[in-house]
Amino acid sequence: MGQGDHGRYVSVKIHLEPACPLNLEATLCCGQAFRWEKQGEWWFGVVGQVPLKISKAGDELRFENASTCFVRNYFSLDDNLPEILRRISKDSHVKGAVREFAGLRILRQDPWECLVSYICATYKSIPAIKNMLLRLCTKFGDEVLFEGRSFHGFPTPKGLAQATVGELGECGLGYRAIYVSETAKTMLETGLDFESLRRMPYEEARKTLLCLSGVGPKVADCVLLFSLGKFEAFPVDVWMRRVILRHYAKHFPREFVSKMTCDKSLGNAGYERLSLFGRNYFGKYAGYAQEHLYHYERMHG
DNA sequence: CAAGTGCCTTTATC
DNA sequence: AGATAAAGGCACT
Repeated sequence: MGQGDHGRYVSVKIHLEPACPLNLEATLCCGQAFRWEKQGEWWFGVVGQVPLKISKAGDELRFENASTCFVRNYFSLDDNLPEILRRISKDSHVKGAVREFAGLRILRQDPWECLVSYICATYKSIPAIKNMLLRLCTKFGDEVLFEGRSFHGFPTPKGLAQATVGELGECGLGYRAIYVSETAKTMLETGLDFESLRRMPYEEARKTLLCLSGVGPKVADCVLLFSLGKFEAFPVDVWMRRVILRHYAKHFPREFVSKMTCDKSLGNAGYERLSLFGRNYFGKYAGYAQEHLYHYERMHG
């Protein structure tokens, strides 16, 4: 794939046009993917089963051990970002986030990896999630050597279905171990077809995902947005709830706002209401607005 | 350093 | 339907 004749890895470059920006830092730090680490100039990551490294200098994107096609797809370089940003720039607050993180893109992640990652991510902090997934991959993923270092591919449905709940728990999954185990078994038995989900409308694909163990509305929306191309999905977590209450409260009845402010957990109805607001207000690329607002809130809030 | 708080929530139960 | 509790442990103050 990217490996050269003499066992060295081919270095490839992509020139980024002004109309096709990519903010590598924001894209890999905004909390949508959990398997990237920066070392000096380079970002190292494993996408599915393939380890690769990537860096950006000026308008030049450079990477090793991946094809141009692969990188264009994973970083969604064919999405028309200027058009997307124009459509979500509904007010001064999003505009501020869009300005600050110019070039932040929604990755096109592998659906299986994304699904398991977000089942694990429930009620965890990002550093903890990264740690947990690293342990999960190290224990159950196939080892791949890259530049003399050991990386691990993401565990397959079969690999996780065969693991005992106890073994999964050893990776720090806690009560999520049972959800991952059950979802992996469901994957094996019914063979959930992610490609058909990709073709379905948002609502329909969402209903299918919600049948899986450990998948509620938040996890479903993350999988739809980050791996199935449903850009209208608007995941709402504690950070997004704060954003909405601080900057978009006027779009809701006062009674609802005060309830949201006091309540510890937003129930299913509360979730749907906030998420639906995002979809209606920001439109078909609401997910892009969500990720900008989320990252902005985490950086400044 | 200990103790406390919060975490990109879901499920089970009432 | 709608509210409430429990879950397991890590990261950070």
